[in-house]
Amino acid sequence: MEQVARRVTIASVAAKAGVSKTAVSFAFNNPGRLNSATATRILDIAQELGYRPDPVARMLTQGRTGSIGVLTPQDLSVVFANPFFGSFSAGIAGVAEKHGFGLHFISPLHGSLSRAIHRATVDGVVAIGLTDDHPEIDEIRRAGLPMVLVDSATTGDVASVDVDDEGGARLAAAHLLGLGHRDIAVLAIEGPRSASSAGQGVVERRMRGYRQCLAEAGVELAADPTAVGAASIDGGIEAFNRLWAAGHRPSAILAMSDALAIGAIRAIREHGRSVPGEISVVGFDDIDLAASTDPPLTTVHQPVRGKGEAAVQLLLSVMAGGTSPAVHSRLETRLVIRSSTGPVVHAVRR
Amino acid sequence: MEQVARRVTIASVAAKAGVSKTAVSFAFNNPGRLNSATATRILDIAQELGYRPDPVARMLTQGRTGSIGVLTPQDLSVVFANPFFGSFSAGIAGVAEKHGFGLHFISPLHGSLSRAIHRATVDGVVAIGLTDDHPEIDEIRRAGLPMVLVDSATTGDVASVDVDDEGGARLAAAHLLGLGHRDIAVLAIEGPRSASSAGQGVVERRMRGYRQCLAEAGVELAADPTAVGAASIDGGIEAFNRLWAAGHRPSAILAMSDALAIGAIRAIREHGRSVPGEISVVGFDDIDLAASTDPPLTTVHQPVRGKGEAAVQLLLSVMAGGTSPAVHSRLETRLVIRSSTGPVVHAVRR
DNA sequence: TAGGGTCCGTAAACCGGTTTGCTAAACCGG
DNA sequence: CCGGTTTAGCAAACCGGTTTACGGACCCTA
Repeated sequence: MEQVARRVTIASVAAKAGVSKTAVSFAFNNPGRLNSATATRILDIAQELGYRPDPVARMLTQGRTGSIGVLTPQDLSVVFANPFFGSFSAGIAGVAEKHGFGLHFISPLHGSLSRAIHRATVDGVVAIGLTDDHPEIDEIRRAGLPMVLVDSATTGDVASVDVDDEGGARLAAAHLLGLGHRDIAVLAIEGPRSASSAGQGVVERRMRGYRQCLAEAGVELAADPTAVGAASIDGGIEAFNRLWAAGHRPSAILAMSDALAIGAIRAIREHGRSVPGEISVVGFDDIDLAASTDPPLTTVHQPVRGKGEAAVQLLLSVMAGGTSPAVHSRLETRLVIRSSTGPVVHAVRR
Repeated sequence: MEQVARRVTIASVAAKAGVSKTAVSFAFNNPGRLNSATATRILDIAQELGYRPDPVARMLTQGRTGSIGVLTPQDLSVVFANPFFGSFSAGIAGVAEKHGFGLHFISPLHGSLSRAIHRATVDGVVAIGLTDDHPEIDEIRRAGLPMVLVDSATTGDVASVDVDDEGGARLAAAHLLGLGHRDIAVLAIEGPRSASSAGQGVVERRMRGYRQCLAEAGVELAADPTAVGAASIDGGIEAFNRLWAAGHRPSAILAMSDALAIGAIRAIREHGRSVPGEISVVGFDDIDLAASTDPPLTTVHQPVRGKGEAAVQLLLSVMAGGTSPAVHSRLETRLVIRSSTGPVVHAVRR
């Protein structure tokens, strides 16, 4: 009983209609090529049988998949926990959808990004947070897949979309300096160690911005940045707690993401301190919710959604061969001052 | 010049190595089948040529794609704008990745979900927010694709994961009643009209919960729910403004999502009213950030991430044939009281 | 030395479509 | 009535792999 229902294939439709596979194929893709009566008859029969051309087979012959890949350096389960990524994805999806492309998210399968890449069936790739020198990037290049790098700070032969991270970071640091803060700690995003990347990564660039600005004012950072598990609220809590446990009592925090900043604020309050009364916090990203947090977040704005849109836009033109691969787009950042920062108060230091 | 570099195929490797395609295939998938010397020689040559088996061709023969689809009723660009979806995706991704599956997001391509479905190459589908009676769902079923429905409230022959929406909604309404509120408005999520769905959708279920609870206390809703563009902050702002413009001055708001609630709070303040002083707001979802908003959000907690995890878990077992398709899982909701709600104040009503 | 196992490798069928000639019939103007 | 052009449909090659079935070589045993 319950015969294993063999998938209805083009051959079965052809058989039932008494025509060749060719005819069926034409009926779907090139109806004008057929007598219109025959065409509709075939389509009717196909309909009746519930036939749909197998997309995989179609991909094989057509040489295109109709979807673009989004490459992330970390597991999707951690990446998606960052609200930043939602907006970025929305941007990507917006223009991808408009052009009829689906979205395929690729993350390090069993720890191996390169393995994942080769399993993915995409026409092009948007890679976020991977620097130029990652072996995976090279692998994609060798595979001849069109690609654009986001947040990679590359100047090489591959298209890229970036943001003025360093400038944004400087603005944040300068803002704190202006409020009188001298005792400042950084909460950095932990990513896959971009070991040899010679300071190319987002983290390095923002760090450089912070550091240089502070150095110009003769201020040293209070502590080494505390790398956290990921750009998430929990990550921020843990990072700040680690700082605290190590005895650091900064008057201000430079966080490399809003999620981190929000986590830090939570942790700060758990330690009985107030924001911005006793400790000021500056975020990075300006996520949608940044204006609605308690307190509203002072943060470096970057066009998150626009970054996604620009990336796909660029990718499409690379795919179409219209753009030389070496286009480097760079978007602006700016400081948005809300209420999580305030003047330093010289209270009794314990 | 610049010869179009023909993709290196299995045949070219075979030719260069002086063996058959079969041998090359074995070298990759079944090395034990070959003399180890031959195998390594083949692999070396493949490496040298930069050969990688084409994933599409592989899919075709193996009959599996290695990825699961996420079906959304609306464009991804709007869906991703809802922080809820990020957490949900994180849950999905977590277990999908652990089992070696990629994630393919499918949304109504050019307005047609069914067209999108047939272009997608997936081994199974998680559909969120689509009720059982959607024609698309039927189409997937006929295609024989394993599937699980999330937030569909189905009791049919397809696996599903739900949440106690009605119960959660009742808790929210009861909470407001307990604070003395009688003048209550609802902010509903606008989705694709589930016209004939006989009150199956999330919106209908939550609405029913609100309404019944209030009715039992003899309270009528102050206004028809104001459908908004989407579950986003902007949607919440617009929805509340519409309410306000229509002359409604409720003392409390039941919002069907946290994003909506946060938007409403923003709008309320723009109208010079305070939360919860003059107007209380209850959300739904309990997103990660709900505890960090200003004011911290009173909301109905649902296990967002857990929902995603459960869905994929279920899907995998359906795909493996281990579970009868008609498993209906239902997760709990609970009220989390924070600070966006307070007792009703009988101030001078204008 | 015949018979029976491994070991190693291959040819060919297959997955489910698309696309390229090619042919036969119908059509057309003069 | 004839050569030339459309029109309608088909067989077969192709996309790039996997897998089955087969066979030759080699080894061991009785």
